[in-house]
Amino acid sequence: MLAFAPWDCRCCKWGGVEADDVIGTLTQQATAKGLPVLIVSGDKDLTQLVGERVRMLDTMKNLVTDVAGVEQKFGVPPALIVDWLALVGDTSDNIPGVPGVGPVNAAKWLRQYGSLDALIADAAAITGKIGEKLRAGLEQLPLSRQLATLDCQVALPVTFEELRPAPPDTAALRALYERFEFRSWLRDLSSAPLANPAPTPTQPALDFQETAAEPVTYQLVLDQPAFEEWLTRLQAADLFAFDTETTSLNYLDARIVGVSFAVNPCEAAYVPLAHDYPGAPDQLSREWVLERLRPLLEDPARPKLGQHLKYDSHVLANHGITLRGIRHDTLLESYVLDSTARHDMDSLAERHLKLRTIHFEDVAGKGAKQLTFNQVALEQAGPYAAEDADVTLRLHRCLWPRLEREPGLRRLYEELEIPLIDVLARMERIGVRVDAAALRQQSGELAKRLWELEQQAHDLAGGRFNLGSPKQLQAILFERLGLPSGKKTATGQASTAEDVLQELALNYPLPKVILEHRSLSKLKSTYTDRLPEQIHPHTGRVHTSYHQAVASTGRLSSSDPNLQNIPIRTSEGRRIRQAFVPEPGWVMLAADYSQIELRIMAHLSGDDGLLRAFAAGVDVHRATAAEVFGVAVEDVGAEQRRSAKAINFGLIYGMSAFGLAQQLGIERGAAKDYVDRYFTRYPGVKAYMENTRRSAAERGYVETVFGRRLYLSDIRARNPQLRQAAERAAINAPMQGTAADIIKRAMLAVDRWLRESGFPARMLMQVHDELVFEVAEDAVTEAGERIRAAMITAAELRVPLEVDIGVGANWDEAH
DNA sequence: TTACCTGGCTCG
DNA sequence: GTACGAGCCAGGTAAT
Repeated sequence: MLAFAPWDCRCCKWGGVEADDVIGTLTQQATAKGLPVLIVSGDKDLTQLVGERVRMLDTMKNLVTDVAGVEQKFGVPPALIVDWLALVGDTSDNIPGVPGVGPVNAAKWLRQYGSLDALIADAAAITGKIGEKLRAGLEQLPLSRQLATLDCQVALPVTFEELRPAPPDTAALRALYERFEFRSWLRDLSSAPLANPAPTPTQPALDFQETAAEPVTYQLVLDQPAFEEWLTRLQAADLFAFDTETTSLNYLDARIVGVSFAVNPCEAAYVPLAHDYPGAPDQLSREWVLERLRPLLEDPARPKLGQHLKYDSHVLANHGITLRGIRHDTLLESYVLDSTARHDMDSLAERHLKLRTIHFEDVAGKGAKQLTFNQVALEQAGPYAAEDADVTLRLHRCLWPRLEREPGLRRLYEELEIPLIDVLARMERIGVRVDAAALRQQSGELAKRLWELEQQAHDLAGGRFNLGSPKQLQAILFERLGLPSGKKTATGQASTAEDVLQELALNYPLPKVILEHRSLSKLKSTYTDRLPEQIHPHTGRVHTSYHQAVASTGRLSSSDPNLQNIPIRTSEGRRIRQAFVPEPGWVMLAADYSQIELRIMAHLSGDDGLLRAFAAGVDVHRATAAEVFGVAVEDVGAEQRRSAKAINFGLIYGMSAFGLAQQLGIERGAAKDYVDRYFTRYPGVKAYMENTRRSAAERGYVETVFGRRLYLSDIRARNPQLRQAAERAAINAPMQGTAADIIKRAMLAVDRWLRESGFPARMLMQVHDELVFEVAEDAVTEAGERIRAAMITAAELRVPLEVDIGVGANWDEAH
């Protein structure tokens, strides 16, 4: 509990007063006015205030306590809480209590005698050791009681009226946020005008209303008749929501602990199946229940709804059930409607239903002591799990009509994202084989080289330090050795970032050593050490998670482990790719789109020159160089091509002349010159960029060729830095996002072909513009042609799509 | 001891 | 002050 310091508070007019006493005083004043009171606190001191119109809300446990609740919890009514505390004590409030007397005895005595005074008067009559302990503590009791008693007569320097929430002073907030660089809060401020204006509070601060939560009926299903009744309802439903509760977040290890269902809003059931804490009630057999559910769950004609059903699909597969008929997923409904929002169920419920759900942490705790769901008591597990299914259903009824009103988004959702769930689940489940021995060998070699580099660095620095600590390195380089420092980090420290060290390496030996150490230790810690640990003991393969609702542009992301950032740019890094191998007798096949984002830029801009270059199938960077530098295509030099490539990338990223200059290591004026020449040669691209910025500002979002939207909350920000960042994102998103749409369509096509043909090939990984397969050796030629065909026909743009196919004994060779 | 942030590196 | 989109690691520090 927050307590005010015993001197005058410098930030306000409250001083020398305990916060608990302020709460007590306010409670008493409110009660005197006949107002209901809800005290938000978990502090047991304050339970003495609970009364007919006074309740307490413990937000950590999501529990409201009234008079009966106090009696149930402490064994005494609120009026005796002070006496009870005096006996039991409370270390957090420094109330000594009587040593040896605990909650049980205290409650028993107080119920027997009716008050602490009566107990004290008859202390001599208490027998046994506990009586001696009570008598030994008698002297302390008056002090303890005084400490436990709240002062409800504190002089308050404000009135109720002054406690009403006022509208935020946005100007003052903006000034503070800018001063302290609270950028996300600044974003929130500037995005407010685009959305609905913040609701102004109309309720007086203390005249609260009952929470508007609708009454719900959640059933705990523990016997066969109750289950059969629900099964019948599920069979009759056009659509039902379901959710699994499990032992683990890891989709391969998770075992089912219970299942929940909902057919109509505010009505749901939880069927516990494997809660195994001491004293857990008898539950239905998991095997029996799953077999009863199997026909329903495996029938593609019975539509299902869930939140993040890819996970539930894995969990059911762990028990031998193939989930079919995924019709709706609220995670993806939210993602397609607004990719920048939060899509976890708790956030969705707050935002769309104005409902504060029971969070997993509320029932399972958090941190190291967090319980797995099988250990959670049914009293808490039931409402939590049933609510999951209910809220999913209610969210769907809120989100689906919004999607139906947007035909483009609806198509994206129904025809791309929903079918992709099964494809991704299959890829995750298959996993990829990794040669652990090769990686361990490399780890050993890296350890040796890292040790040598460390010795060299210590010699050059004239002392030992931790090469992995930017803070220590900064002190060595710029303070002890006095090297010239360049840019600063976000916190004002001299940066030791790669480009700064590259610059310094031209004149000093130490930065070069650090750079090599950095890149090698990254390879070792993230890849050669870690990947072998992530091989699943049962499958012998590495299983990533693909996230379908994370990237704002529509891309997938990958984690645990991330297989979308396996090294490739250095030879030491490529050794890691060489450890990604097919099963014996098979080969790796990699298929990647060539220049897909630039092709999309050509399509979107309709620029003649760019369209012609792609139609002719020439090297587009070379063609760009020829135009920008005014030379014949065959006369383009290596340096010119490199510059043109940087320009092309810069265009995709919404470049500034400054950024291009930095990338190429040239003067800003020269970079500006390149950009100007580019736009003169490719006027369609220039017009497209300008149109995109304008349209983004007008509509608040940009979209891909397939209608996927990205909302840009800062596109009209007054802060130029924020606004320009949003403009660059606006330029980039249609290209990055269209590429994501296209490869997702290709994945659906390839997956469909693989399943229908039974072809001996498996799709293993997606890396944004690349698909990786393992293929039976004798089928590899046909596989390559089929995959290429599926990928190049995934979209019909104004330019052809090209796909490079590579084959080899490992992922590196397949490039 | 745990939880979070920073600075750095990996990829397309 | 500057290129778009991601995830992971070690070090360092704040909270418990």
